Amino acid sequence: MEPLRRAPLADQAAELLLARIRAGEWALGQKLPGETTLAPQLGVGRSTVREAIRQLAGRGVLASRQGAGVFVTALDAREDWDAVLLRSGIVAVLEARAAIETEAAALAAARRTPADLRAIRRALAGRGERRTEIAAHVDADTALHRSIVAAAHNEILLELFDGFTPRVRKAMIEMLRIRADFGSDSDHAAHEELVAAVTDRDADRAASLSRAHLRSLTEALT
Amino acid sequence: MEPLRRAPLADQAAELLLARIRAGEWALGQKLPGETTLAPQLGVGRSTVREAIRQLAGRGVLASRQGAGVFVTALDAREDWDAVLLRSGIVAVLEARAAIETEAAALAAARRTPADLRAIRRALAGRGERRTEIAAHVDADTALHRSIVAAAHNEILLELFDGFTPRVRKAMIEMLRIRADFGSDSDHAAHEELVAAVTDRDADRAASLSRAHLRSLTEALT
DNA sequence: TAGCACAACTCCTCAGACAAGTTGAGGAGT
DNA sequence: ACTCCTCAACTTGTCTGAGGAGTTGTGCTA
Repeated sequence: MEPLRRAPLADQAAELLLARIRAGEWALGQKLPGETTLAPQLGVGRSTVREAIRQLAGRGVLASRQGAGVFVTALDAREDWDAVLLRSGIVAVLEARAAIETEAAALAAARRTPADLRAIRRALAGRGERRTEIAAHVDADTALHRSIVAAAHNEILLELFDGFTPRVRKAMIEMLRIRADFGSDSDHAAHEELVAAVTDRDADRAASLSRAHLRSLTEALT
Repeated sequence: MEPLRRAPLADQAAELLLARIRAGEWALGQKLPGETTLAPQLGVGRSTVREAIRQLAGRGVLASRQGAGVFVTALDAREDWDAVLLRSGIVAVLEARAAIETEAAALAAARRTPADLRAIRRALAGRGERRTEIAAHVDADTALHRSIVAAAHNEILLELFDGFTPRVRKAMIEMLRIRADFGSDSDHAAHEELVAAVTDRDADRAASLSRAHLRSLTEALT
């Protein structure tokens, strides 16, 4: 009759501390009460408090310095990321993707190597092929955009882009089922322009073209 | 003659365990040796081993079940994010942050509410105070930037910003120890301009000011 | 063979002791 | 009056020893 086995005290203490941090009891960079103060306050032993602190330290919320104290290093332990993407609307995702892609396009224009250009052109050619399946078309488009982000040579931006695409893919496919002005010539011309800007090392034009493209996409999905 | 203060034993033990996990010594889902075995093997006490395990548990690598043992739950420590940030150079992080902040500044200019403006002005005032401690100054600056990102009303961008700041914080503080042109009047004026642009709903100016600020910061750290 | 008691493991928690680092107050010297 | 130094109080770090609680597999019993 005990389907819930209660969590260890250390885990409970960690959750409790995190809640109090989130509530703003201690601001970012501020010091927590000492372990010897916290322990009786939470009703556990000192070692347990230490394990709770270690746990939060592993999540990047706390950092302890010997002799000085324990300090808050982040207001929030990044919750699962995927959960954030799912909870947020598609517009928010596209705005974030626009932020990534415009910066990446500018960097790509400055840093692209010949090998990058080859990969981009290959992706552009693949995108140009007329496809019957919508999903395949979306994936080809995504591959082109990804190759440009990769040419920026910034691992973080690429990682972010990859995190967004799965979420965007569904919405894109659904949209194209309704309004199919996707494979249009004007749309493809816009992409060729973007590739040309990267090739010519024109960072500003690459950024603004990228921004314009994402913006029109956002409006189409609204 | 020890400019590098060595990390606590628990941290070292955690790193060591993570290395052995990455090396494949214990497969995913497999059980680690008991604490009493691990402790003498690593040359530390049991409580230290426990703290190391807690730390890795907080990062999602290990999970312990009372009576059963400690098990590997992920081959890679949330490689998703923290590891990427740590592995990447500070320049890459700042470039990503620039991407986030410029877009956020533009959105903030369009969407800021009176309540947002109050929060931003409060943060600006806090940043203006002359502070003796470098860390406090960096945190006050971060708080201002965060308030602007928050005014964009895009949860993803805010989440990303919060993910970057802990990593940037260290580098900023170290830099300011060397060149202290941080609290300068010109620097503060630039921030006032940015706030003014958001207040005036001038998205383009907010974006370019934000981009310029992050770029100068990147160059200072190079 | 099926079921059960139990012993040997495991992690969990506490308490106490001492080491090592940090900080700020207060005194000595200028 | 100011600077520098000493030091005491406080902080986290580490180890040890002692039980408590849960899990697992062995081997006995029916």
